[in-house]
Amino acid sequence: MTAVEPVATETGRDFIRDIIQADLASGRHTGVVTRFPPEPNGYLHIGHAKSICLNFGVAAEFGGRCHLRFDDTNPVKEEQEYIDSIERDVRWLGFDWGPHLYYASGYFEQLYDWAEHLIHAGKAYVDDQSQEEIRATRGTLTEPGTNSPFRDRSVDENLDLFRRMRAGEFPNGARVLRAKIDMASGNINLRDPVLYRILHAHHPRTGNAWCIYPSYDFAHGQSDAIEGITHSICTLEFEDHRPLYDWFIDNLPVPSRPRQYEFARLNITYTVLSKRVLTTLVRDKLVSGWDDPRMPTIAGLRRRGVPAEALREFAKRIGVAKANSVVDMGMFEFSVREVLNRTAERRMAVLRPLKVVIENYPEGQSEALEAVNHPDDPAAGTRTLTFGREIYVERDDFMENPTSKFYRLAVGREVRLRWAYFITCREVVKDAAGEVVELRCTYDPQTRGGNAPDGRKVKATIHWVSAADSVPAEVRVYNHLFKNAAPNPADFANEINPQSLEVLTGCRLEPALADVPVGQAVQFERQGYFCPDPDQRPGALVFNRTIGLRDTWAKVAAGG
RNA sequence: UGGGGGAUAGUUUAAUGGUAGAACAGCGGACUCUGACUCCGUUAGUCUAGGUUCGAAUCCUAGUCCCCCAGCCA
Repeated sequence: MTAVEPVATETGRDFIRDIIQADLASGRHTGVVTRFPPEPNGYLHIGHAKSICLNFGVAAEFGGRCHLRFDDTNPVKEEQEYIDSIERDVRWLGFDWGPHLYYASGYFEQLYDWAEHLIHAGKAYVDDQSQEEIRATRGTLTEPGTNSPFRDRSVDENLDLFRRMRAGEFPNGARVLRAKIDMASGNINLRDPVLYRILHAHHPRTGNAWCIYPSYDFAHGQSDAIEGITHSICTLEFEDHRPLYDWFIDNLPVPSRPRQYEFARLNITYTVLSKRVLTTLVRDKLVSGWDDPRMPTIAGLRRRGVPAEALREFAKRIGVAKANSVVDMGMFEFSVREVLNRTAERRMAVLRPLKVVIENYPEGQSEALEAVNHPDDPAAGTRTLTFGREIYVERDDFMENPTSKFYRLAVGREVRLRWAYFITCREVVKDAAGEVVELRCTYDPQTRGGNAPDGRKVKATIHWVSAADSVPAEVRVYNHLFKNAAPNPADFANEINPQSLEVLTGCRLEPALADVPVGQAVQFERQGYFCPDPDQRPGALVFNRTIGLRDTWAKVAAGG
């Protein structure tokens, strides 16, 4: 077996990896160089994570490298904040570009020279038409466009005008540089595409050095060629840009011959992955920011408590193909639970407390009990819990008129308190409104630690916290940001799920939970995975629910 | 009515002319100091119609349906 073969079995096979393997086998390439090329005009989201895992993953598997390159050719939309967030997010995802951090803007001088090269070759011209005129003469999907009246200017005149464009002699929109290809092409990208436009704008990297900026098409392939990219992987909508990508490579003295390949972008149910929509959600304050835990952004998912490993796991699971698809949100949730179940320590927390008084437990007494931190990982050790006469249990773990399927607490029923004792509910205390406010129970001292010496069983084990020794907290429970499985991006403001954020106050946590670092995942037993939010302060704990545990009881309960 | 792509269980994918396989979801069961995890079982698929071939998801022909493109965005 060669070094490249075992990889496919480990990460799955897809058409991109097949192509690379074939290119290596045929000798077309001796190594692999890919790149992740974000435009710094927003935060990265889970769709980008798919691309990042593909580009960096493929490079690592085949012993190559992956560049991080900012596609910063449009200064009116780009900001340093986005550059910083993108670097942070890619790194957090677990990838390293080493010294290979690049910017399209770093190639502006070279790209400019190549533009003049095209002019000299009679393959580019300065067009004085307005934006409207250019649009009007481009033709339609079924009709060819018509040539610009400026299409046949002399090389000298084009050169003179283009240099004056660069010198700043003209206002925005006055002229553009266009490639001279074919106004009748069935592929609209080939109808004399714009190469440079005048933009008197401050650029985050180049400042005011330039007032003309290359278009995406004129910058991307050439940047790939400069960096020696072998496989330039992008999404499907760029498929019909490929002939133009190749046209530049064919007509310019570029140092290498990259090729573009396209795969289907990620879509997920109950989610919108459109930078335009995400930007608007943030701008209009429909969410608290780019890192709102309900957002599908890397920053949002991180704050929510989703581990980077789960994102990588998910990317691997969904694969890479050319067919448009929508991945079930459940697939993502499974990946998150899979990682968290393995890595998160267990603790107890009562989200909706119901007081329980153990009538036969001596007043003023308490005792220490030992609880294991992770059932499948003895190395995680144990911790001490304090048990006393008054505790809290979950309201949902008590039912006044229990159904036959319900086997938690009810009057006359015995259950196990996790790591503690068996208790039996004797009596219910209600307030004036008839609401249950307290349970009177008795415990069996023989069952200390959670097992009965006589071998009798209970049907349920429930979680609890000590009334005296627990700490208060706020818990934020998140649900889908959008109420429909396939939200309409055109009307997304009305698609937002009003229950996407549920704030629970007055929750009670076991004391150990006060020391969990922000962002660290922990399982609240029987409920889900949570992590402290950066909003929390000493004495004011705030936890985010990353995701609930799989809940088959909810199905049974719903089904009657 | 132009050009470029794509169709395999409910979903995401594999099979590269030789037994259509997996994961998620679903359903049933076992186990359990988490109604979790784990384990076992199970339902369910090649867009259609022809053709080539001993043999077709795969090759050919003709259709059908879906997606993308008319920014001086990327």
